[in-house]
Amino acid sequence: MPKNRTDYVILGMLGIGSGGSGYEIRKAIEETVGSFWGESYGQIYPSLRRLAVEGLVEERPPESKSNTRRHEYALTESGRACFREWLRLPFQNDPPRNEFLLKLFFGGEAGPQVSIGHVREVQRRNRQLLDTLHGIEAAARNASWQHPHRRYWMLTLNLGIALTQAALDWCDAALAELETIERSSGDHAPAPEASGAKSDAIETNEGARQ
Amino acid sequence: MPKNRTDYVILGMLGIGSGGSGYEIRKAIEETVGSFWGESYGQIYPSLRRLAVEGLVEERPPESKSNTRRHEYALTESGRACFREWLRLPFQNDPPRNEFLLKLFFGGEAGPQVSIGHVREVQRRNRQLLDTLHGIEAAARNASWQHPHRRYWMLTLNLGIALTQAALDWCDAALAELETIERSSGDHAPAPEASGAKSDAIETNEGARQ
DNA sequence: CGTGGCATGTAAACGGTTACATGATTTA
DNA sequence: TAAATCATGTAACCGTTTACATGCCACG
Repeated sequence: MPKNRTDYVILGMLGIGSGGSGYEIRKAIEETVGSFWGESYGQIYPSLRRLAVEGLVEERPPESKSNTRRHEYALTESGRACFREWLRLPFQNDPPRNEFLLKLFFGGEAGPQVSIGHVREVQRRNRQLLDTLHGIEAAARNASWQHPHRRYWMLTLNLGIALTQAALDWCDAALAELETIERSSGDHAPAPEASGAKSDAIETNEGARQ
Repeated sequence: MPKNRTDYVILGMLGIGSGGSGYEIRKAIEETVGSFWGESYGQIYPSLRRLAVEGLVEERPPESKSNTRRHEYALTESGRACFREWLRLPFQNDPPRNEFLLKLFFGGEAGPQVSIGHVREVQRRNRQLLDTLHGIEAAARNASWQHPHRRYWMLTLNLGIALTQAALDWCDAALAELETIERSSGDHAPAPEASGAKSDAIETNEGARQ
């Protein structure tokens, strides 16, 4: 009975017939639950090993004659039982961490332009996410998926769409408000940092996740 | 120039005139940005020390004659400059982790009752959160807050309200759908685990955060 | 045949929480 | 004065990411 959440995502993915190797499992996670759960190889590979030792998954090492190094894993019966048990347990609310909101909250310290830049970036990402989600939705309708869990998947998808849409609506209002602030507050915004601050636009957002 | 995000929340809180001690800062974080950012003492106290060493905050140790152990901190000018610089930097998208959605996604493995329990719990928490947020909103309207950053705070508040509301709407639809599944799929739900499974209701959610 | 991307893995570093420990202050 | 809670801190632990290392495979 692992307490590690990574273990359970892996069991779950194997349970719905996704991937047999660490690489495939990771890809499946990214493609299906990627917008609300992430895992890195550094977690997955050691996890698979542990699960195999505990007998929750069965490991099939690469066939000696084979040319690949690929390890395949499959869910065992006890693995499935263990996963079901976990599903029934109360879910844990992970500590919230939203740096965008944090920066917006303190935005008064930097002036409207800075926050406008951040909100635009959020808008951009949410639009992109919404596209992706709508794409999945369309694919789901077009026959394809006839998996027994389909209706549950649609539920998570619907929440994703609803939240993203709500965020986008908010972006419009927020931009309007920030522009009002900018016009009214005019130029006497809080001083930019030391030197070389030529009131240029905010840096483009690199290094972003999700 | 710290890279640690904790450092910046602290600088930010000191910047808007909140608390001077570690304890107060933590309380301020919880009360203002608690729904999207959290910090523990184990982070805050060491952070304050570091910031003092770097000269970003000024430390006033407890007056010798005083009866308290309380250390007070105040933002320095270089601290403020540093904070402003950070604000302009692109924000980081923290890795998504929503165990509720994860369990819902895999809910087909456990049958509708389990998911219904989880959704109800989410509903409960969101209702509570919405109450809190509305309370803050009302307090903000009633004169009180005349802080220069007020409009930025309202923006974050509005997003919180919008998202919570959207989640609540979704809960209703999700519960309806899950009950449909239950009725149609009837009793031949996936087998409950091993023994002692008396088809009793889901465990109440303890150990939950937020 | 070489280059780039696929696939697999490991070790170290880090951020963060938890659990613990303790003194001071209030309240019953 | 006993109990509760405020206030401060430390140390260990753990999950996670990052960076690195490596072999296989397809394609030009």
